[in-house]
Amino acid sequence: MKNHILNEKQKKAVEFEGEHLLVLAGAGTGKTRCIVGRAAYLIEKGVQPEKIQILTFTKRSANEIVERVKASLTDNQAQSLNGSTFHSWCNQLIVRYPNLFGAASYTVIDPDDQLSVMKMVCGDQILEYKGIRIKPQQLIDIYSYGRNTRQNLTNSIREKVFKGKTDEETNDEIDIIRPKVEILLKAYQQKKGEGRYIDYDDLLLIVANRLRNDEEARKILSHQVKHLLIDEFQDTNPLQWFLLEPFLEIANFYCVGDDAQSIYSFRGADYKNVHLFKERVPNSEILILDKNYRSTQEILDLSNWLIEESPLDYKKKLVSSRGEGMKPKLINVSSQWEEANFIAENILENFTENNKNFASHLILSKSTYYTKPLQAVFIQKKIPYVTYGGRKFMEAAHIKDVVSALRVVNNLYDEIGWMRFLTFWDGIGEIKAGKYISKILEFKDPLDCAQNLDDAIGGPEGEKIGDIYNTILLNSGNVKRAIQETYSKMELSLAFKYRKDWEEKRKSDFPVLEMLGDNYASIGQLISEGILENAKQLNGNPVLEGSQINDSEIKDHVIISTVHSAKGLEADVCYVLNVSPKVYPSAWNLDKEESIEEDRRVLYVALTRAKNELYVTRDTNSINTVKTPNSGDTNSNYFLEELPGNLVEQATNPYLIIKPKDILTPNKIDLSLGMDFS
DNA sequence: ATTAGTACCTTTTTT
DNA sequence: AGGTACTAAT
Repeated sequence: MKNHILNEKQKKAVEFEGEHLLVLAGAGTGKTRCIVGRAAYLIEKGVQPEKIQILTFTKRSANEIVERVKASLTDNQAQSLNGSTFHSWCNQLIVRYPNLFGAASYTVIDPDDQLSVMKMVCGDQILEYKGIRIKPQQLIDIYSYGRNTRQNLTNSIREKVFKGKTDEETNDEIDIIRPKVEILLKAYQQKKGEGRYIDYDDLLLIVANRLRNDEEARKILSHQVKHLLIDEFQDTNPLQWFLLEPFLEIANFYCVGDDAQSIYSFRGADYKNVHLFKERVPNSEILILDKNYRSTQEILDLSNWLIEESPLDYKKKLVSSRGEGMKPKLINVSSQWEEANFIAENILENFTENNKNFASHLILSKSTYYTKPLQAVFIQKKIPYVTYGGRKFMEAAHIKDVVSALRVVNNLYDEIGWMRFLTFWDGIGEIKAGKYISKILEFKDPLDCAQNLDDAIGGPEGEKIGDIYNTILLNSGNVKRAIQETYSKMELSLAFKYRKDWEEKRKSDFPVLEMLGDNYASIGQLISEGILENAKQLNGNPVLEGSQINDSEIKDHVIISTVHSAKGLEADVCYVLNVSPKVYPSAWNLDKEESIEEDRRVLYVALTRAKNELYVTRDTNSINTVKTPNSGDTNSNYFLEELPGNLVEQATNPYLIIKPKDILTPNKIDLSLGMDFS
């Protein structure tokens, strides 16, 4: 094994000889290094790489781990090593064993489509829907939460609609709406079946159920999977455990996690699940890593203080092996714009005067939305950056338009796809599209549809739509070609529909879509696997993560990331945005201690990304500008309220504040020049 | 009766 | 950036 300096405990973890292991490891103590080292170790010991499955929460960390394993081994020893998210792993299994899982020609639907399906259901079941004051999105949340936590409907209504309250009044209300919600959710399931739709949770459930109920299935997979290496184990939820459990008898589990970094409870994860490991996994051991190799002690002091303030006891105090360094800086700013400018100037100063490249800077935000002004300033100041987190590539409206055409060819019963594809065209709205769809659903098969689609719709639109359908069907063996043809036939209309930002923002995505399509052997694969693919922003332009596609000219860029997407990341210099009252913790959930503590862990994850320099910004006006449902609340929950002064160095923005240039409005220009009216 | 356009609104976090 | 609710246009 090359370039791996492991300490004694890490070495013990990597070379573990028992059956199942949980490595409990604090931030920066070498979790990722353990997984990478373990995979490399197993391969060197002669385990076939294709029988090792690495499971992570994001595609990016899966790719990164696999790349690092490859880099640490010679030749192409790790060529067939598998790293993926739970969801794409399940999708791959379903694709590889269509008979086992009984799914073919299905469509994986993203959260937007889920909502569309639910809205259709609420329209169909208007009586039940009117009887409850729950929005379709909430119904989706209830459904998904129930499945992810494997709780019954009553409890998930309680959790998602009534914030977990258990008083009598709440119970009565739940009793009243429960039957109606049940009818709606069952109708949703029915609709999914009709449309051959598989939602994200279904991917896991299909595989899990099969394996749990069918010994033959377990036998088949036992030849395929010998080692499961699971990252961020503290964030696995009951559904994921439901999926993993049957693998206990066929594979060795190697899990790494840290309860203090559990930040996915909104998806049903429970930070306590790492404590259950020994109970749930027979013949298992736990190893603890506690020496931090990432950060200087000052950064860890602040992080340690934060979780010591928690009423929960994480039994954790990180000690740096690197010694002392610079004190974290708390920067007070009076606007988001000032905050963005401060960071930009600070980075430029580091770049030009301190010899730090852009890539050694990491900016962390709680939400994607919040980084918009920062991105604008970076573009203006020509600072190259990438963003992690946010919308998926295939979720952008203009991409969905083109993909909807491919979807309906792949799956004739895909009503959501048809609705999008048909209403895309001028003169066809929801009503007409609905009428066409009921005709379309009568077609026997795609060939029948191809022959009669134009007549079913009629007119020039019918011809156009029929032509596109036929073209895609002809090219269904060549995904890239199918995309190219479809795009060229839709381009004019797309350019018109998105005329406001077509040239600057959207047009350039289509070559990316073509390249993405080139990675898949069939349209079906594109719209199941591809939909799970992440996009990132490179200098403001979306490109795909984790594939060769995006290896752009610019290698050196600042990373802007959500905290959730930043797990496992680290950087020399870190900026944590907007650590202000009502944000940490969020003012939306002050009545739920669990949510407050989850926010604390989010901040903890953010702080512990920094190696040498940590800047925490705070908006001094936030009390006045943040709209909250609990107005009038004091800041007593604010995490930094009682921050000991010696842990940070407080400062205001040291850079000159430059106001944005006044934008000239047309009425300031005299437009009556040059015409002689005499 | 339908569709197109516009003005506001509202954003956790991820698969 | 996208959705919704309203209004204008066909």
